[in-house]
Order: sequence, then structure tokens, then C-alpha cells
Amino acid sequence: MSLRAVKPQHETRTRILDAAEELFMLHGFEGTSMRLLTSRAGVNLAAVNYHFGSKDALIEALFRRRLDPMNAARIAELERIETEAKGRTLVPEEIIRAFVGQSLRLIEDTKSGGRSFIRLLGRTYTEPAKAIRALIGQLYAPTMERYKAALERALPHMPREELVWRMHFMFGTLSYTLAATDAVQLIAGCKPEDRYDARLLEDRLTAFLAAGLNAPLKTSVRKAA
Amino acid sequence: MSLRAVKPQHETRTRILDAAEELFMLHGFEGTSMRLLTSRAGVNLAAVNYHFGSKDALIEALFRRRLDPMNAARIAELERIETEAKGRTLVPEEIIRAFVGQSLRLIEDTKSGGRSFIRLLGRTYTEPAKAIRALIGQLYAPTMERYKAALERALPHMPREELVWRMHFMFGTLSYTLAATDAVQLIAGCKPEDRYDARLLEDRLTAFLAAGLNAPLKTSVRKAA
DNA sequence: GTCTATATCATGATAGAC
DNA sequence: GTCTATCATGATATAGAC
Repeated sequence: MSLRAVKPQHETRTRILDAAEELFMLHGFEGTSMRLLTSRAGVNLAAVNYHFGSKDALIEALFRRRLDPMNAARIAELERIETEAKGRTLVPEEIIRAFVGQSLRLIEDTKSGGRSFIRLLGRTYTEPAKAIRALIGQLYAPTMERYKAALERALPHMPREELVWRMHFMFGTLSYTLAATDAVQLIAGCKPEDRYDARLLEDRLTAFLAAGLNAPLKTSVRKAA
Repeated sequence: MSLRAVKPQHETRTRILDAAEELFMLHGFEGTSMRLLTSRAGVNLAAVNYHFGSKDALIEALFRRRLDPMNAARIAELERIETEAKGRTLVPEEIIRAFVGQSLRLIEDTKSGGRSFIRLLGRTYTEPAKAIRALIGQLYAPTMERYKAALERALPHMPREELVWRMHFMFGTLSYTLAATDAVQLIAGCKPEDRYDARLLEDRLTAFLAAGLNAPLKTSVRKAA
């Protein structure tokens, strides 16, 4: 009873953000109405506009709340393994693991809603609304630059254009894996409790991506143009 | 002038489907209103309900129009290379190329709207609306079963669970690549006209996926549970 | 088959009392 | 900060003339 009785300062904001993560993941942005959102959050209909200004501003706040620390953690992790290597050149697999690990570990976080967000995030990379894609791209840009530079050092002989494509593929695999965690059942039966073991998934995904990134370079394109 | 004057039997249906592909890709399903859709198609507001029954039925018709022949082509292509091999076991790369090739070749088809559809399709694998995901899964099921069986023959020593995961990763990479064709610019500058060369993309993607699928199996999970 | 006109409802946002 | 009541808009769907 004391659980609901006390209301800390910004609890309303937090309740709205938490409910939004879950509902946007389930029904999409356009498919989630303010009425459903506020009633799920247990707050008044007008609260979203009071606290955030508009639905769009709520979406932006939602992404910033999670992405800013996640990307900071990704950069910190990369710097950590770089200093730990003491001058040795990193292998691509180490870099990939640093990148994907930060997303995947949130999957295990069901308590604070991290999993909802991470699934929403995967879904949103292909979001049609231009404003949302632009926001995501902007929040990601520094991290992507940092990792691209690291991979260029790890793969000095790979043509830059090929590396960009392979990073694109890797990003896609991660996004889809995060978003479509229930689609595995389409391919074959898995015990649901296994599907979210982040450590196991991290190993599987890292092995797959590292092999793809290191795929042999064709000496030439299949047929000269 | 004769171009618009004559109206073949089912031209209205086709005009609606073509406009829907483009608009759903740009704004999503919920973000595309019937008013925008019918005015873009140059037909009356009531035409969608007359010809399809409802917006949802239109979406279903849209997917069936493209997916049924595409998946039939995928199965036919697999059977073609299997008979052509005359008993030799196919390598995974041949199977992968057969699968991704059918999607990618539609990218070059700007004339009849194939590219719009293929981008829409990639976006829709992570669509939150359960009914749409269920429809897609149902339309894909026979193809996936067929390719899974082919890959099991090509990789007899791979544990079935690992293969399912790697197929999941491959499917994700393809989906994202199809959906987010403009996201490459986030990573680095590419000349836009290069980005849609389907043959080049097919080579790049197939090399990446084949390497990932063939990634060495860890002798054990990183740490025993 | 195609159109106009409209019914019915849900949406995001706001005004103003408390 | 929170509430109720409401506005203006735009949604899907349909009825009925042509």
C-alpha cells in the first residue's frame, strides 16, 4: 500500500516513459493513443502534454533516456579494451563483442523495462517517420564513428567501402535480432526461456558477425561491368 | 492522352495497390490514411472499401500479390540448382544466393513498384501489428521449411539449434538491408546510385552471410552454466 | 462500378477550475 | 501539478444517387 501512496518528485514522468516503452513496442507510435498510454501509466490524459509538451517530444525523451547512457557505455567499453590491450591491435571480434554486448545485456533487464526498450529500438531503425530516424541517427553518430575507426585499425587491408557495407549488415543483424525476438519460432521451435539468455546470444551473434566481417574478399566482382 | 483515357477492367485495384505500396513504405500502415491513399491513386475515397472491403484486407491483398510469386520463385530456384547439381551436395553459399537473389532483384524494379514493396517488406518483419506478422509468417512458412531442409543437408554436422539461430541472423540481415537502404549514409558517404546495384549487393551480402553461417563452432559455451 | 455526402468515432491538444 | 470538459481535426466506413 505504501508502494503507491508515496509519489516521488518526477514519478509521473517515469511512469509515462515506462508505459510508453511497452506500448510503443506492442503497437507502434501511431498505433498507441494518448488515452491508452495515460490510462496504462495511471496518470491523467493531460499529463503527457504537461510534462513533455507533445507526443513527439515524449518519443524523443524516451530515446534519449536510454540511448545516451547506452552509447556512452559502448564508447567507454571500447576505450577500456583498447587501453587494456596496451598497444596490441584489437581483433574484430573483440570490437564487435563490445558493441553488441551493451544492447544484449539490456534484454535481461525485464524489471526496469530495458527489454521493452531494446525491442522498440530494434524496430525503430526501420521506422518510416523521418523525424524519428533522424533523431536516432544523430544520437548514434558519435558511437558509429568511434567504432568505424576502431574497425579500420583492426582491418587495415579492407577497402573502406566494403567495411561500411559490412558494418551495415552487422547493424542490421543486431537490430533485427533485438526486434524480432519472437520470430525465431517461425523458423523452428525453441524453448522460450532459452531465447533471452543474453550471454549465449552474445556468443552466437558475435561468432556470426565476426565471421561475416572477416569474409574473404572476392578478387573481383563476379562479372566485370 | 490515351494513356489515361482507357481504363482496363481492374485498373482501379492495381492503382490502389501501387499507391499503397509507396505510401505504406513512406509513412507506415497507421500513418497512411485512406484519403491520402485514394487521392494519390487517383480514385475515389470509397473505392478501397468497395474493392477490398477494408484497409486491413487491402494490406493482405498487397502482400499476397508480391509474396506468393516471390516465394514460388525462391522454391523454384532452389529446385533448379538442386537438379542441376545432379546429386552433388550444394554448398551453403549456393543456397543463400538463391534465397537473397529473389528479393534483391526486385530492388532494380523501380518501374512497377517492386522496390517500394521490397522496402516495405523489410520494414514489416518487425511490424508490431500481430495480424500482419502472422500473415507474413504464414505466407513464408513453406519457403522457410524448404530452405531449412536444404541447409541441413548442406551442413550435416551443425547442431539444429545453432542452424536455426544462424538462419534467424541471416533473415535479419536481409530484412534490414532491404528496409534501411538509406541508412548506409549514416555510416559513411556512398554515392546513392551505387547503393542499388542488385548484383553487387547480392555478391556482398552472400559473401557476408555465407561466412557467418559457416562460422566455426565454439567447442563449448564460453563458461559452463 | 463510381461518385457525393455523411455517419460515427477516436485522436492530439488545450482551457480553466481546483 | 492534477483534473474535467471540450475543441478541432481527421479517421474508417457506409448509404444511396447516378
